[in-house]
Amino acid sequence: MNAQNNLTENETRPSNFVWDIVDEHNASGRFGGQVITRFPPEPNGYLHIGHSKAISLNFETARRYGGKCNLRFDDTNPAKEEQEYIDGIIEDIRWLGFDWGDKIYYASDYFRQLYEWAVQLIKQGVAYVDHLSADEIREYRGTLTEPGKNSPYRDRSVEENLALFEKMKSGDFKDGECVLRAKIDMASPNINLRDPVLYRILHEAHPRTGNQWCIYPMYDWAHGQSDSIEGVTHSICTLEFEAHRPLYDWFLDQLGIHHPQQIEFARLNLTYTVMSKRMLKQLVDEGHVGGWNDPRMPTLSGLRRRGYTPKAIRDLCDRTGVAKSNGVVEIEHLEHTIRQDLNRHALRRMAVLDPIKVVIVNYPKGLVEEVEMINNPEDESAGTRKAPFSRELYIEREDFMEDPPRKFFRLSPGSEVRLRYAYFIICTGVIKDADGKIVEVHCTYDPETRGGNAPDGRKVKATLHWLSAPHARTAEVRLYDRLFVEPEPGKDFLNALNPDSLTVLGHCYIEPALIDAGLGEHYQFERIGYFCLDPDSTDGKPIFNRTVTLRDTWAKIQQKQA
RNA sequence: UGGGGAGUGGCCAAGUGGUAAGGCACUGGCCUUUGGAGCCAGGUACCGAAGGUUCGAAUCCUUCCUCCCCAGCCA
Repeated sequence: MNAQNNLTENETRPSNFVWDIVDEHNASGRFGGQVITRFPPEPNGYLHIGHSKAISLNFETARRYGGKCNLRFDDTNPAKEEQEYIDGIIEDIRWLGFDWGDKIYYASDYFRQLYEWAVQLIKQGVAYVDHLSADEIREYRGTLTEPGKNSPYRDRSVEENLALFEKMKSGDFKDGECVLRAKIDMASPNINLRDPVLYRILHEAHPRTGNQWCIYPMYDWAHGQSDSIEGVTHSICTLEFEAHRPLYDWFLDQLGIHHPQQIEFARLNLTYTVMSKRMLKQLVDEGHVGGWNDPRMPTLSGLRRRGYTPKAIRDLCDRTGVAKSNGVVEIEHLEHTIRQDLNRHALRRMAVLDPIKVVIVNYPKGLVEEVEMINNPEDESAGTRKAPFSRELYIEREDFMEDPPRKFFRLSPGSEVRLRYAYFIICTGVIKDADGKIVEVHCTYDPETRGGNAPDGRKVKATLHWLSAPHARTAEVRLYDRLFVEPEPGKDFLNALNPDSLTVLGHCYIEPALIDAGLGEHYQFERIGYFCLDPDSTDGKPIFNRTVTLRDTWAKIQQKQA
């Protein structure tokens, strides 16, 4: 079960265009064969599975070329960032299985340097303090088709700008009173070059620098230089920053410092979920889910609680390729990688979610036998266990039909099935309550079939899971379904929420061996799906989350028949 | 619309002038003490479109179409 943190376990990682670029650099000697990358999250929310694509790409690129990957928090906006998120992000990346060495980097560590570089730009005559309001700046910026116009404050003297910027820093201005802007080109067809804002005034305490600063660098001003300071060679980011690259290059050129190569790739999107921190935060804040780690959330903490493994998530990242075209990966792909991992590693257990009682009428009253069960048919070393068998059992209600349709192989009057690892049984009748609801299924068993095989070689078409009624323990089981009913929820995502994304089964039965289940362990409930213990569990009341169902051929047959 | 990107089977994605990998999904079959897993097989992909160059183009040229990103003192 610990193999999940072994990154080298049989992973096939196809090459990609990013590595082609690195190969070219290595061939030309552009960075002297060095490869340094970084994963730069903003601590304004929890990481989701989309981030794992960027995490994986950055760390794997560094590993592939014998370089290193820094974890750096882009903490330039104290209005939105919190220590809670920093801690969560660290935990999530560790859990995913990546290692960034002993140092954690923060953009806030570069505030002083960034400030000095801003002064340098002012002295070079390419930055100025602007007293236009936010609204005015927007108006002056022009539109996509019309050029902007210069701010009336654009041509202040170097001395005046220096003095004003100093006053900004020392707190002489209120929030929003003025900003520091780069003096580039208000008519540029690339809007990012129309005198972008470098610093804004924010009288706000920062999680790490406290009240040391009241001016904070904008992302665009901080990001490229942070990479430069760390000697990053390949600055891998998502597509939307492509148009910002000329701006970063402009800054680096003006400052005359190390130029990383920015490479943009398409972020990972999945069907039936949303991958935007803003939307996820809204789901949390408005109570549509139980929190950032709600098992229905695509957050790493949510997936972890749901029972997803780091291996499955890494596999998805490796197998969906790195490209520049924006696409949406079907959620089925993720379900495949988690099933593949869990099939190999999860211990098999018996659980009956929706029980119906079965009485073996010819089985001796009071007799209890022990049958041996295999813990994992995919892994002999997982061994076997013993389970009690008695006259009264529970089976899954849906495994019995009084009037079965075609191709229903399970239990029905007169039909013979196998109780896994136990006996063949034949249904001889049912007991119903006043409402006509079946409360008991009566069967006879064949003592010759102990263990599940008939000496005469006769076959059965179905094998059912079961529990000895007097020995069964109770548990709550939470079934999760996709959070949205639309493959691509879009802007109107709240209206696409799936009302049945969570089903709580309060009274299920589990086999005695499951009482010892621990957090972080993965189980297959035979014939049902994969489950794990939820942290909400208490001593007297275990709670299991369904990670994913088993592939269900019968469900498909039913759909076709309907 | 100005600028920046992208278009290869249902979904991802290889391919970079020589006649379309692979994965997921799907469909058959085999096997099976999980209708799980596994194994085998399958889909005429006219490579966004139209022209052109070439003995030969998904790959080169031209034009066009569609989709995504940018007008935060967010990142």
